Amino acid sequence: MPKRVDHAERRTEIAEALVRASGRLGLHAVGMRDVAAEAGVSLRLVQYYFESKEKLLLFGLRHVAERFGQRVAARVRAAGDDPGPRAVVEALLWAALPTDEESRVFHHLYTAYAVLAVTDETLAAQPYIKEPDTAEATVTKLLTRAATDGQLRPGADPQAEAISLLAMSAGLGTSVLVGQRSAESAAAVLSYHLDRIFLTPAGRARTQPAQKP
Amino acid sequence: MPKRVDHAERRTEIAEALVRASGRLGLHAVGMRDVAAEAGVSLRLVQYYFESKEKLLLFGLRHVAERFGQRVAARVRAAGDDPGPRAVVEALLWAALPTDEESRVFHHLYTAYAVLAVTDETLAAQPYIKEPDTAEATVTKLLTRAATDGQLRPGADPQAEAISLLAMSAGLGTSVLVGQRSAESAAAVLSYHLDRIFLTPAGRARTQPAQKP
DNA sequence: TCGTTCGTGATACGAACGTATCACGACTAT
DNA sequence: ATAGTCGTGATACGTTCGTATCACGAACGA
Repeated sequence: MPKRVDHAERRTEIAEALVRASGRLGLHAVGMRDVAAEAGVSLRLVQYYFESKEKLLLFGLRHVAERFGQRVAARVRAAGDDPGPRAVVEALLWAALPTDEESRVFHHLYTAYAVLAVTDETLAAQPYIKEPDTAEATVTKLLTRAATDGQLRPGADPQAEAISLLAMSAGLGTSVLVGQRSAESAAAVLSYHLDRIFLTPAGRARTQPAQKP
Repeated sequence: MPKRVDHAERRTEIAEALVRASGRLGLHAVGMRDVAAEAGVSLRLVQYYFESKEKLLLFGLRHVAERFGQRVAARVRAAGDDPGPRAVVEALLWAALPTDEESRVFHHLYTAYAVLAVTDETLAAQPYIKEPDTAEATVTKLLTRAATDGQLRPGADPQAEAISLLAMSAGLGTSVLVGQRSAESAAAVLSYHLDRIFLTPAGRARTQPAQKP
């Protein structure tokens, strides 16, 4: 049973080529040949490692979601050893905003996938569309901890605030993506809101002061 | 110069066929032939009234945006003769949520257009992508009025709150669209937030009581 | 060593798409 | 009345897409 190349690695390389090509052309316009050219391989190879385009897209979605999860986790870790809940939430929300090329592409592809999922039940059945649920649980837990520590404004509902923050982040991210708003102003809006939720405005590490949107 | 049919009306009919077909198949999958079949006309007719597919899409985007603006305005008017700012804001946000088929299709198409606009500069140049600016100005004005009337919580920034509410509405709308959240829970989150902004929780007309998300 | 399977390239195929062409009936202006 | 243009249908064209086919070198197990 000869096996000369690492399939998983090849698939990852091709999936990243898909991500790059999609970021450039748009997911709707990217074809198997574009992916092959971007990856520097032949069309046949893309077919070989992914039997159909649909499977390539599915794998690509999973890959993007995974990479983004790692990105957010890394940013949260970089926030410090044991930062306050606010710093963690802030790091999480900041990482999700389309500030650089990587997060821009992520937002772009994720939104494109979401649009496809509305009419494609195979995509809608993928668990990665529901990944926001994970983020929601994480933020809810952080806010709950902050509440028991007395760092939240009285009357604030951790779960409702978590949902609100993430929905805001998604909405702001889209508006940044289409060039309607700058990433800085989006961050300022989020900062404003965190100030309204947390009692302790301190705790943000290496963050430019909030400016008016 | 014989002129037998109303061009504008025909174009509108075809554009609405585009909207219906796109809502069913997804904007990425709809073709000229689908639009023609949906409108009950021949392919040639679609070509005749819109020289190219791109122009059809552009017109369709404008049409959708216009129809949605009318919808929101109608809902706001239906809120009463002179309701408080909160009732108007609430009517506006409620109308924007994908609660029924019409608003679902609107959200779907608008998001699809936004995704296309990321890579298509012709679409990005369309002013309808920036229509949220109009909504932002409207809500900001309403909140400013509420603030001067003493109906806002102290320290609330009308513009920041307006941006937040609309971003939340967009983000929640997307999650409702992909089936991650129910429209009712999205509305509950918005209600929660309005309660945190306004001092007077009254003023909502014909609204089911807010329930936990 | 030798046969089998893996990895890869070149190329072909059928479908669908957007667009273009041709023809013809209908209606209005003169 | 008649000429010219508008509205409409049928059909064809060229491209591009995803997928399939065929062939061949290379590497491992026996």
